[in-house]
Amino acid sequence: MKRAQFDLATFFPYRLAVLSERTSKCLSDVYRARFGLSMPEWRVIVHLARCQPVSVREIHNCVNMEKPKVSRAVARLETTGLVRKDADSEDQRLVRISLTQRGETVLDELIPLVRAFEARILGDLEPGELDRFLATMERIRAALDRESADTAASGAGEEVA
Amino acid sequence: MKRAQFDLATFFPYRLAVLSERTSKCLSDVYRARFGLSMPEWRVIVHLARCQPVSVREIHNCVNMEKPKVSRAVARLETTGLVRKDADSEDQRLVRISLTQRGETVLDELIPLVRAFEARILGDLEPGELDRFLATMERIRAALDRESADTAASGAGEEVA
DNA sequence: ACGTTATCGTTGCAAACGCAACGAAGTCAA
DNA sequence: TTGACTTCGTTGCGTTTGCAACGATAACGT
Repeated sequence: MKRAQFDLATFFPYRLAVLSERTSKCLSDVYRARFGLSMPEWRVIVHLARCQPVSVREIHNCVNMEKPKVSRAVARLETTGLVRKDADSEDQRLVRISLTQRGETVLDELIPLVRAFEARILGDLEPGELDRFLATMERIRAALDRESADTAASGAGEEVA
Repeated sequence: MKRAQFDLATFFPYRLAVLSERTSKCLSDVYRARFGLSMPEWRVIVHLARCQPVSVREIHNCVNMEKPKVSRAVARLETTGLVRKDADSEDQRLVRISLTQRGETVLDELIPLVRAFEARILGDLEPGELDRFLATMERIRAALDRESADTAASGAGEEVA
């Protein structure tokens, strides 16, 4: 019997990964070229644009990054002076992370650049095309949720015993 | 003036990256659980399902991975006995990478699992929805090509001098 | 033929990563 | 109060990554 054939180029997860990596790479050129930010740093600092002050844990939950990744990104941002870390007076375990003046200035300059990048990437789409794309993304995400639930359930059998 | 606001959760490159990482993670569970393959190893071995024998350079061009990554993945696959490396008799620089018998057996078992995974992920989509999604992906890819061309052109000014 | 240049695959190295474990701080029950 | 348990952010550690450089081979120009 002939060996199974497979075309990676038409394999959906691969195509998605390639497009995503390429998009992230181009985006990182925007915030790395002018501000020397890494991707984790970018995600942390941009989250601070939305809510502030915030703990490591909250960032971890909001920007899809592991806790140590967030912690180290914050540490770097602190040494570069874009972010400040204060102790929470009510719970000494928490760290209140907030933007410095310089951090706010950087964000004010960076955000329009990033918005412009997004606009360039999506500018050619027809009306409604982006919404349909996002809706499909959502459907795929739901399927992945079921997938994860299934593998978790099948693996949980041993733990019940 | 108020600080610029920004919502990472609705930022397209971020959403794309999150979905892609999640998809790749679930997929890797498939080939890692049963065969202990890493993502680079998976890409190499599945490319061999399509054309064989092949050089490191060709894999590098086809599966969107840097050359050293391919080289190391092939080295690991060789030690685990899924892949064989032979010298090219016509060009001593090239390496002819091909599947061993065991490699073919693994692929024959793995490919149906991976196809089933893809089907589960995309199974809920309506007729035509996937095609529209892929078409939009292609448009975004084209926009990224222009983006890269622009930055390359603007950076090339110094090199001409 | 011979020096130059290009291409092949590999390796070195510093940085980043994932994951587990840690100390510190808070919570809760007895 | 004390002791068990949880949650917080950080750190250690082995692995992986990206990038540049390397030796080896081939191709080219003169």
